[in-house]
Amino acid sequence: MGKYFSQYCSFVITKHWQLANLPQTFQIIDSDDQLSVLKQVIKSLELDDKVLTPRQAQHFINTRKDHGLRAKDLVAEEGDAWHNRMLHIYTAYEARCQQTGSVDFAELLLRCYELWRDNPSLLAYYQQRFQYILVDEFQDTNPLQYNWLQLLAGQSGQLFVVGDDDQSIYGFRNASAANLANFNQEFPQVQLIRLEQNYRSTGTILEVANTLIARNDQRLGKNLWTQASAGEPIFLYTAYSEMDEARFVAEKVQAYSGQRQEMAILYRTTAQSRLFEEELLQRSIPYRIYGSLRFYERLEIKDMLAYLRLLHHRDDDGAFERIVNTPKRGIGEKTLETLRSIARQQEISLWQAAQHAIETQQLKARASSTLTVFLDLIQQFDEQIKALSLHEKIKHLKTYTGLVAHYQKESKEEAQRRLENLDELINAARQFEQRRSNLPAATTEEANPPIVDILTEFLAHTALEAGEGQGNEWEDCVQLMTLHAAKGLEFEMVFLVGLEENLFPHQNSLDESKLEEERRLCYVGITRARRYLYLCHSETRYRYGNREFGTPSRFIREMPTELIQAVRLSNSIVSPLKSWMALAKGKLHRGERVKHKQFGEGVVLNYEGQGDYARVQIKFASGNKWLMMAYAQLEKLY
DNA sequence: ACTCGTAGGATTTTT
DNA sequence: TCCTACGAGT
Repeated sequence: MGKYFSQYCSFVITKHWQLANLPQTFQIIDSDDQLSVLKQVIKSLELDDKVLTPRQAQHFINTRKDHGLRAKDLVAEEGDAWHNRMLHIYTAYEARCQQTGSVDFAELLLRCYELWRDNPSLLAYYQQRFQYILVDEFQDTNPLQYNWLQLLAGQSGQLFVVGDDDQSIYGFRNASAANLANFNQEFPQVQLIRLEQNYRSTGTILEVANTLIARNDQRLGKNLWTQASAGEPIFLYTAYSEMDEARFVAEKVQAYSGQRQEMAILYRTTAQSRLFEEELLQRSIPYRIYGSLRFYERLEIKDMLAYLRLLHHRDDDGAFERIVNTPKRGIGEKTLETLRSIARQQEISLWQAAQHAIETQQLKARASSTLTVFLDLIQQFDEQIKALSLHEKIKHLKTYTGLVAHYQKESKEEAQRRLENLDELINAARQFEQRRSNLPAATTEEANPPIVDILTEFLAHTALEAGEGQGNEWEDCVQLMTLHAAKGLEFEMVFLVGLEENLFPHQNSLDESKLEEERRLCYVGITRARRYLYLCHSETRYRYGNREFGTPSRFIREMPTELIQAVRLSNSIVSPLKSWMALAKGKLHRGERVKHKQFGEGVVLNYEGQGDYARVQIKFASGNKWLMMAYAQLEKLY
């Protein structure tokens, strides 16, 4: 998995930082940080960030890096101004990162690759250290990782890779299943072992998966089979709304008599998790959610880490920018701009620029004094926490930075969550320290090297880990996660939700090449299930502030119908309701109270359009509890 | 320097 | 609906 590549490369270049041409204090930046660096770079080049968006630049750069290409390896293309300007940005970005000692995710790999490539004796050392190499999920490697492995394996290295081209779902990160095909040709004496017998799922689930994935053109080709019986049919639920979808799933979860952690709710986008969370919470069903917002990417965590970083290393400009005015201290954009320009001119860090600006009185009195307060504050903290352990440092900063009060300004509830997260960070730090000190003192020189202090290690850890070790209480919890996070896992019962056009397949992935990856994603989802598979989609969904009518995902249509059993509320309920709405359409105005003999009182929430082309949305209540929402597109009734 | 209002956009998946 | 960028007012 990609994670281990990054972790190991981080380890290697930390150890050989001089050879890798990095400052010892280099810092790993995540995609958000990378984006803000690019924003600044584009601005400093005085380019139009509407035509050359930071996002495009990020994509441009990461794609090249994942192919092992630096800016100097690329050539300007005549007539392609956009490309050439991107190249310009790439060059400036590399210089900027080098100057600030920032290393993005792709850079970790690239540095390590170049380090080995350019230092044969070092490479030889690592080659003899790893005589046998096993790579799992090989279809998720990108070209750079492939070359990295080739380098490490060398001529005599024993390399064993496992992969499934039908589960290649990281194309957006430049992973390529072609690596799997190339492997056969580029390594001498490859022995290929095909695994087509499946020991996990029922025959029905496999048949559905096989039929679906057969639609893809770009395949090495295989057909899974099993000795197991056909098992249950696949169930399909058509919900009225996303709330109804969540309700349905929660009821099934509640009714299940087996272990709860054997159930998983899988969705395409993280945003979909919220409704399921709410529904499960209401019913007091324990659940565990994987990486909703990654722990270490949360604002409060990043703020706190920025304090730690700046305290550790005054020249960390990213950290400086982040906290210089968080909480608000009256240091504004203008002051900062002055500092940035001084820093750029004299090739010094923002911290040094600040000191310099104050000494040489280049700032207005007010800016100068607020800035002095900040510099002194950091120095004070430095004194105060010097002797403390890592988690005590964070605790100290939590109380004295004023971050707490700062968060409380937005909203009480938000602040509460942020505080809890900060406590969680303290916990994580404590655990990290314990694990660190529990390591056997003298194993190999690699396992436990005193190369860097614990803080640096912890910071690298926070940059590379999602922070999933938190909250160990996941026994007996329903598992909620994105389809991407589900790869490699299996469950007795799987709910595949939000199977609607423009959501899954996602609206940004509708062209043919991307569509195949979406289909593989669906294939991954299906094959997570051992026995029970529920497919869910909703007729309507709230999007951008409107309720929109959607169509079922093409992937549902691409599965064999005879294996799918619809479990939608029976037609005996649905049709009378729809015809009633059609009859009542003249009277259905927004806000109107209505009465239905079966569903009782309701209220018309929405009425769009006119006459037969109207879309109506009614909310029915039974007693004081909302029973269901009904939607109808009246034109469909005729 | 900060706060508040309005307009416009919507970019999904992860190390 | 919710986020962001930008401008006016304090």
